[in-house]
Amino acid sequence: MSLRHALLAALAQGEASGYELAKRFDVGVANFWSATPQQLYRDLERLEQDGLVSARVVEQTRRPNKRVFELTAEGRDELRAFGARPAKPPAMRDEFLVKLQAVDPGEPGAIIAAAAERIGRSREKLAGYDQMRERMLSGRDEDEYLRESEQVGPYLTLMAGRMYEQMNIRWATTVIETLTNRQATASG
Amino acid sequence: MSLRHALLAALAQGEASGYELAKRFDVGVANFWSATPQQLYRDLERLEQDGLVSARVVEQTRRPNKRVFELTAEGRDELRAFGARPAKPPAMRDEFLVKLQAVDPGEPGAIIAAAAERIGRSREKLAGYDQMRERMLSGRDEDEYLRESEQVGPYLTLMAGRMYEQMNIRWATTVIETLTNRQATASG
DNA sequence: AACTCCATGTAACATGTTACATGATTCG
DNA sequence: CGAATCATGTAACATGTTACATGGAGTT
Repeated sequence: MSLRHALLAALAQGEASGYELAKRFDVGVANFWSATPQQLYRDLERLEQDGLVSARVVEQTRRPNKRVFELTAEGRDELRAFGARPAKPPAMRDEFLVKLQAVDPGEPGAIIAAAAERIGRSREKLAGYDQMRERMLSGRDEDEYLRESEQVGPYLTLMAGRMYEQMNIRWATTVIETLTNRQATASG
Repeated sequence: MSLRHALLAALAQGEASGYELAKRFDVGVANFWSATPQQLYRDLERLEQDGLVSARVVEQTRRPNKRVFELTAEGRDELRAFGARPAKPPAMRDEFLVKLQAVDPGEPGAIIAAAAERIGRSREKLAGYDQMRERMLSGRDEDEYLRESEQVGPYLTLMAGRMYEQMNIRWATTVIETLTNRQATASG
């Protein structure tokens, strides 16, 4: 698939260093794509070789120097062309669902704990997204923002992330309820 | 990550051939993991070499023979062990979100069309899931089913898939509304 | 003194994708 | 008669993950 284009899209919001991008992709501000830092460094290298981004070293006194990447005109063109091509269907890889699918009816303990952890993670992500949202809106209400702002893309993808985490919390809650009820009843 | 375990979990529901599994993974009955047929054939091969599944050839007269795979005792053990280990956070790869993130404010046409297509795909998947659900419930209501049936895992993962597609439809609808409104207003 | 954050990378390995190949049968 | 379905695979290539390495600055 195409981390390359996800990187170009991220850089369309403004220049950034590999490290900064890594945080976004890892922590999940870019909630629609995941990647490890190593992948980013490698692909940024390639994007630069292909002339889609340009790098420049920013010297820092109290911290290690960093390489800041920026879209080139070619990069912008490629991003535009990518936007016009049909999108592949989304791909999911969710280990927890695999575990749940095959959960042993006798021992749901581990799964219940995992579901609780998942709710915790989702709440954290949601809190992060909500903060971001406040920062984007900065006082205005949603309708106003959606009419006025230049770029609505980042807001709409953020909403996708929020809805996803909200759904997760609701869903995982019913999973816990279901499994604990069955444990209590124990009418096997 | 681990397609291997997704395969073991799928086979925990009963034996199947590579082709049958491929359909499930491709079409998305296994909505929590995606894989191409080639990957399945390769990984089934390895699982067999590792003794986690066993294969036997079923001769067919009017169709090509098929190899039907079944979990071994070792496979079941591995699946149980896997269930007890902590799960990795879910990974998403969504090209449409990448495109939307960087959508050109001037030309949202392609994105609006893509959003409409996505709604269509989600509706189809949802219809498939709903059918599956009817088949699972077979007359009973949900509460009854969740108390009585041996295996609740497949039902709960199916619910995750349904909720995900429902969310997609709602979200993509607001995306279309937002982008068309801005296009109409054209107050840039 | 130990730990986390900043910042970047190499190398080895594991997974996932695409293109190609085969061949009978059933459906329209 | 052409397309779709059943059924399995090989080979080449692209992506993604894990382990390891470095080193100063700030924090507990």
